[in-house]
Amino acid sequence: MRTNKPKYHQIIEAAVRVIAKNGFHGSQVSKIAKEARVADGTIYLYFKNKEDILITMFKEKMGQFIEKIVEQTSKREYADEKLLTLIEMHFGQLSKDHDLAIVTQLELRQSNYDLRLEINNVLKPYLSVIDDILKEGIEQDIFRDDIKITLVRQMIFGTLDEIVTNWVMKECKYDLLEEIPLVHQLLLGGIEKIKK
Amino acid sequence: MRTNKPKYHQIIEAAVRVIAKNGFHGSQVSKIAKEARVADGTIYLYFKNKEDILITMFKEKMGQFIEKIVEQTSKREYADEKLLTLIEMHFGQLSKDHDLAIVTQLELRQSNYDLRLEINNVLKPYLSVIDDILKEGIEQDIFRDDIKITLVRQMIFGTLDEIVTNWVMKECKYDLLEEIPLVHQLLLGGIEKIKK
Amino acid sequence: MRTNKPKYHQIIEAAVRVIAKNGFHGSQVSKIAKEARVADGTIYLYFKNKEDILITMFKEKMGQFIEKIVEQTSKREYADEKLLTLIEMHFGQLSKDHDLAIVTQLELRQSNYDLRLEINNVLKPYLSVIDDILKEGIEQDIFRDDIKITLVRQMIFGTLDEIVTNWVMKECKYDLLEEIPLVHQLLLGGIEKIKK
Amino acid sequence: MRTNKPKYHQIIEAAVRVIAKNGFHGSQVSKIAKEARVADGTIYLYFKNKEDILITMFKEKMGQFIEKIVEQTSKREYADEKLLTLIEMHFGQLSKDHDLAIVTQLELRQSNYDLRLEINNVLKPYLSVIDDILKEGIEQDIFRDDIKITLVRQMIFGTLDEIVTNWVMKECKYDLLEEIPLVHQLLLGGIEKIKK
DNA sequence: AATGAATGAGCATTCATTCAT
DNA sequence: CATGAATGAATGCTCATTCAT
Repeated sequence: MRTNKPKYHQIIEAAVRVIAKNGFHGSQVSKIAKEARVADGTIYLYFKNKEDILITMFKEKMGQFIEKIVEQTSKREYADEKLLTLIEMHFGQLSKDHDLAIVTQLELRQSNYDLRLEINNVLKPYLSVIDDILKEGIEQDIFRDDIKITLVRQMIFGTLDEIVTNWVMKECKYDLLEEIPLVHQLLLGGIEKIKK
Repeated sequence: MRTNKPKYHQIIEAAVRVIAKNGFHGSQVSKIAKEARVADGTIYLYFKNKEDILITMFKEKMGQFIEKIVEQTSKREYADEKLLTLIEMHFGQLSKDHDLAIVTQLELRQSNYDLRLEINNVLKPYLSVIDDILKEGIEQDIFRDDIKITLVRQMIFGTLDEIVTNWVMKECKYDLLEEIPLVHQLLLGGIEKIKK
Repeated sequence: MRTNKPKYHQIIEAAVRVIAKNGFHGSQVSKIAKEARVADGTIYLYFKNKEDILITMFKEKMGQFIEKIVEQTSKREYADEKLLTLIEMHFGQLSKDHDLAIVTQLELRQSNYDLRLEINNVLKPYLSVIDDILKEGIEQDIFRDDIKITLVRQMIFGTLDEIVTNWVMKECKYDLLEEIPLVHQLLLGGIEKIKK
Repeated sequence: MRTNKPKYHQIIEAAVRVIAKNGFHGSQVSKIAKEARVADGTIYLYFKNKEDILITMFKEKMGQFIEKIVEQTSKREYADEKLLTLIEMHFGQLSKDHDLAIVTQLELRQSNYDLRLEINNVLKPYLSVIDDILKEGIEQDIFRDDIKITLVRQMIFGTLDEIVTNWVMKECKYDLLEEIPLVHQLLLGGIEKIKK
């Protein structure tokens, strides 16, 4: 199995570090190989080409990212709590791994159109998670039933993404986690049923 | 004055068309020169380098974009109306100019870190417009006074941006303008004073 | 003895098939190893390097090729008959083994200068056979005694080689053997004593 | 017109010298550029890619080579004289330009299959010249009318080519021109009408 | 003897920018 | 002002060969 091969993971971890440090366009294959302490050619035993490294890296990292979010949100009963957990996990995971945050929020977006399409595919499960929470919230009579799920999901993802990007561009100098309650409140505001 | 020189504008307009058609990485200086019907060298009489073309293009286009938003929002009295107008103008202008939408939402984001910092500078006035509307809303007792302006602005901009990007990636196949009322309602939801 | 080792021959036969199918530049060592059903490293237990495989293959194949020509020509008494037999054997053997014909006429010629020198060495015995037939023909008073043997040998070899190469490049679509009498007559024309 | 551009010819002449000196595989584009005293990139203003340099070089050189042969042979009345002139010109031109001889006889043959097909196309006019001489000879009652033209042409070209290649591989140490009368006699032998 | 994962040198090509005309 | 020919730095990928097992 691919995941048992140590060099495979060495290379992926090296790619994250190299891109976080040197930026997308400053990250030559040879630099990644050096950081991973393997020969340039070794890269090509595990990856088809440079793009494949990046996509695979994104898939692996986002896979784990999303998996943990699903895991934690599923422990919650109510949709509004699930949304809170989702925000906590989203911000929490990126807070803990600045390199990953830099790579996903800034560097990987400089990739070409094809790579970006792939990235969108990887993100789809995350968007589905949000959609599911919204549907559940409507069923649970927590969210209004006249919301347009696609739109609300774009609001939620766009908001979280913009907040994290701003935080990364400010070099992660403040505590992202402090924003959680306010963000939760803001996002709920537009979709919750009016409490009497 | 720079703007009186016809070639200057020829080049900028050519850049928008070339990038929208060929993508960021497929837009060589020589291609822009050809589209603008000038020689390659002529470009460098009007712009310092390739990055300068892109930044200038973005500044000019976003300048007009923001100017029109300021113009229209200032005609409104109340902050919630101003927010509606802002959304209308944001979506409306990009709806009318698909090339511009492609360039700002997809292609220009592939630029490097330095260019992205510049782009953020250009966007600052827009973000200020949003901030001002929010402050006004609080003063007018329309928005809650416990909102964190920075955060709300990130929500508003992140939401609008994400929605437009999704629309462009779906090849502008549906009508962006139809979303306006729902988006307005969603965004207001989190910030409005509770109506009794 | 080297030739008793089965893998040694497996590799050589695999090389002929792989080169005939994929061309000289499409024939990587790993491809030959795969076709021979051995590991890449195993190749190097039997051959010094890639060039050694090719030279050895050429030596083995040309050795058999020449051996059969010597065997058959020696059964003939007169030099003009020997020449006919030589042409028959030259065309006959390549007619029967298209892969070998492709490899010797087209692919192996793409090798570098050093390899080509080696190939010439391998060919020397064949050229000697031609020289011997010519000398014999002069002694037997069949060929004119003013011919320059080196030159005539170059004519004979050059002609046969060019004819076979043309046949291979036409994808062996016609019957090479039909040409034999005419070729024999042509070559004899320049060297035979005038019959009164 | 392309041929008025000096760099175009500089590059072609440089390519001949570089390949003659360093061999086909030792001739990097940068080496050719250096020899031609132009920048690497300039090569690509005049040639599509490396292969294009080689094909164009061969076309230009063989074009002149063949043109001169046609020019001189057409001055002769009888086919046997034409054949003599053809041999004189073939050997004469390569005798005068050792670099060209090395390139055409040794180095260019190391090229890949596609390039070799192109080379064959360039050679076609030369083969036609030989065919025409043969047809003329038959009409003039100088050559036998039962010869198979394709075959005789292959003999003539194969013989001349083999002789020149041998001469080049012996590092052009002897005088190729001395062979002309004997070669002429040899080739005529197989095709001439028997003189009573 | 046999394996096959790992190595790392080597090279064609693009394109932003310059500068002589 | 305008031109466009010329420049040259910069990099992803292949594949013959090795060597620890």
